[in-house]
Amino acid sequence: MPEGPSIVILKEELQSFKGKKVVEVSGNAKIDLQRMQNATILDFKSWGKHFLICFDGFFLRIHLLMFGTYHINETKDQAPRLHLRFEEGEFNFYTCSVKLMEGHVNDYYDWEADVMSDEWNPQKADRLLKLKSVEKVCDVLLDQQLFSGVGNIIKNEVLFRIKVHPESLVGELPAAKRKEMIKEARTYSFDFYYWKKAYELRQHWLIYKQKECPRCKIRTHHGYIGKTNRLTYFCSNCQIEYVAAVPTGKKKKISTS
DNA sequence: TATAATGTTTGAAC
DNA sequence: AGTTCAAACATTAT
Repeated sequence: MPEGPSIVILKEELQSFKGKKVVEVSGNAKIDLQRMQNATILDFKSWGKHFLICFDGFFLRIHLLMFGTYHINETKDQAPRLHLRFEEGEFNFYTCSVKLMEGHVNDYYDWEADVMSDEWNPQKADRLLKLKSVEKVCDVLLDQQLFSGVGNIIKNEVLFRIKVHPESLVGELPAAKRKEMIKEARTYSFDFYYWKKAYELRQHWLIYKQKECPRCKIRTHHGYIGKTNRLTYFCSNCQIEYVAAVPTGKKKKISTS
């Protein structure tokens, strides 16, 4: 059940298998499992919520979706979607999407879009955000092309931190606020990462699943918001809604260009 | 026990 | 033909 930071943790947990040869492969994934037999793992990579196992000339793309799990040097009482065994140790993935991709990861992924990546490019994100002026902030934060790795929890917490109402329109945000959202998407993702590793993620939730606002103590609101229709918590007192000014009834002069 | 949840893809329907 | 949206997938905690 991962957002981007959880996949980075997964990558770290598997580091000891880097350079190791697969001696046994099985699972109910609908791919050609034999491609992995005797193949050596060159590297593990991640792009947002995608976990990538790199071999020579191809790679596996694993997405844990909502309920995916994995076990390292352990098994679960359930048939694995993908089981890889090595001379020493094994790892198993369950309830996930597994795809075998031909070629190299660099030919598929734009690392600059991954909020957890060293190559994350906030200027590029800003440039792309400006093209989404009529979208709501709660939707663009979940756009994996823009903020790869950001999931629903991060979305909720980022918007609370920057005091922006989830239904705000991107085009109505002051430029400084827009940049703050981009900056916080990464900053909060790293906080999420450290807290998750310490098994204390939940206790740091300020708005997500909270009954009252930790700042002003009023009751929070929540609902399924935006075109993404995901559960969103917010404080209507602390989070400003940036929306187009309501028409006054007077006709506005339309500029002719 | 029924429900909802850290997500994405697919294909029907418009 | 392009878009929109419900359904599908699948597991576990509350």
